[in-house]
Amino acid sequence: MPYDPSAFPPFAVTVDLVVLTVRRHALCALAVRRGEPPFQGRWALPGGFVRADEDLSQAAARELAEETGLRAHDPSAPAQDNGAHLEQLATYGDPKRDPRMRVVSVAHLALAPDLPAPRAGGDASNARWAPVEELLQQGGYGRDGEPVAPLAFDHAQILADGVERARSKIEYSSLATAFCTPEFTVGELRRVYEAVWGVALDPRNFHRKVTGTPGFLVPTGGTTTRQGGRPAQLFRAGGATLLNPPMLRPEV
Amino acid sequence: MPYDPSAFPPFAVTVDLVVLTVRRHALCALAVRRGEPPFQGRWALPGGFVRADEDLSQAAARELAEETGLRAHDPSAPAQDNGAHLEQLATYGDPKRDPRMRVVSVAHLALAPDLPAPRAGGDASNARWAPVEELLQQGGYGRDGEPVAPLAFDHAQILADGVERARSKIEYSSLATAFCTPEFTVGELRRVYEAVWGVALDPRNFHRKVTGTPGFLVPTGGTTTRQGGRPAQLFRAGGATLLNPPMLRPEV
DNA sequence: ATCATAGTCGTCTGCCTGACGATAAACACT
DNA sequence: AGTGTTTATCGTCAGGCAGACGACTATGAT
Repeated sequence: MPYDPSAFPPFAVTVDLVVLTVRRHALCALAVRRGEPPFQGRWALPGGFVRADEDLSQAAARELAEETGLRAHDPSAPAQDNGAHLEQLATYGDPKRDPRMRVVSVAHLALAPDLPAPRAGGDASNARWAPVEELLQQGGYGRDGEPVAPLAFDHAQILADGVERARSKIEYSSLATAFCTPEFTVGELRRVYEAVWGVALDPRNFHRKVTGTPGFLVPTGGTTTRQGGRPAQLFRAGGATLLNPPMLRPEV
Repeated sequence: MPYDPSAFPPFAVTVDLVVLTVRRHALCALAVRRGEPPFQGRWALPGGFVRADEDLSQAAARELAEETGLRAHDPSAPAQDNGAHLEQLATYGDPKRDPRMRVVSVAHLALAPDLPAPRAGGDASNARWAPVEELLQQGGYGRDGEPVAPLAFDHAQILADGVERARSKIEYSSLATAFCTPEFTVGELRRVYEAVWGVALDPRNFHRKVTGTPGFLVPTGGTTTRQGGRPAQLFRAGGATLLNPPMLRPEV
């Protein structure tokens, strides 16, 4: 088949972001309110068009910075620089997923420490951190008793896929540290696992496991008491990215 | 930002396929020879444009059927129907990845049992199964002493990502059975693991592990001697898709 | 002083894995 | 028929790791 510009249909390509964080013991995602049709007024994942000269990961990093102020953590950079972890998630291209035109969306997953209130073009009322459980329940009622509208487009599916990716990836990688501040305690890391998996973990076995895995945690020497109780050692993320043997998610 | 068709650049969207199989104890991928520029005469992954009314997975299944005659195995279908496993891999969108125009390629990964010789539009000389090791070595020499040209476009990267996905996914899922015929022996399954991982596994421990994992293998009652030696029990793939605990890849 | 809270260190038991011996059932020779 | 080769299958044993859980420590609150 020789090259013929008319031989392929034109597509719009966007990036959508699943930005996850842990707030108040719950796994939360960033949602923005749509200002125009379709799905006007409904919550959606942040995202936008890929520009003509942009790589997909660049577009995702740009959108992340615009929505949250976070710099994407370059995977090739040496240490945790308070940037967010960013990785490609999956691509969604159902012909009917956007009623206006043919849009292929390359979803990305970002993991960030707990942040100050989000901003969406400076308008705080149009962006919020919402528990993923709340965003994913269809036709139910939120904490405040108001009916919950499902996310716009196929964003509920995208969010569900992103949450599942995060849940499985913290098993066999050190990615859970991306939810923590640069220095953190074992207890804080345990609460990340508990929030993401939605389970309770034994603090003693968890402590043994993470401190015994080479390269996972590096003690900084300091201690903190910000959780109350006995002061805890502070750690940074070590160089290891793959955990072997992995963390084990308790049976269902 | 109101809807404005001129507000986004048009993209071409393609699907590329990493089709893997195990032949003669080696992990092999399907490669097709390019008939026109760019990269004319070079080997590439099979693929093609997504049509205007097609979903991404439909386009991938169509390309797979066109290149190999394989039907994609519908994940919602109940049993192994000799179709290939097909799943989305990742999306590649570097602005310069195709010198002609802006192309975003949604790569898919297909796993198939050993097949008769491939066909590419009926022309066998333009399609072949090649060991992935051979396709991925840059600037080396193949088995026949001829210099090896790297794959076209960014297809070496895509192939490497697909191989890595397959290698890690057979650890924690029953996906290795997708490389086998509908009925197979424990030894044949073991040779799949050995070819994909490029290691030797202990036959006794492997047998104990796979037969002891609930839902992985279902005995069919028959036996076969096609490998020589003592006749071996035949099995089908069981209903389990996730293996817990996983198969362990030996240390590097 | 006492209590509550959170962190850290140990112990014990059961399960899984890797290493490897032994036996079984076919085929290919001589 | 006997012998060797190949592959399959079962069994044993020691080491390591995970879950359950007891004990002690160091802080702040009352």
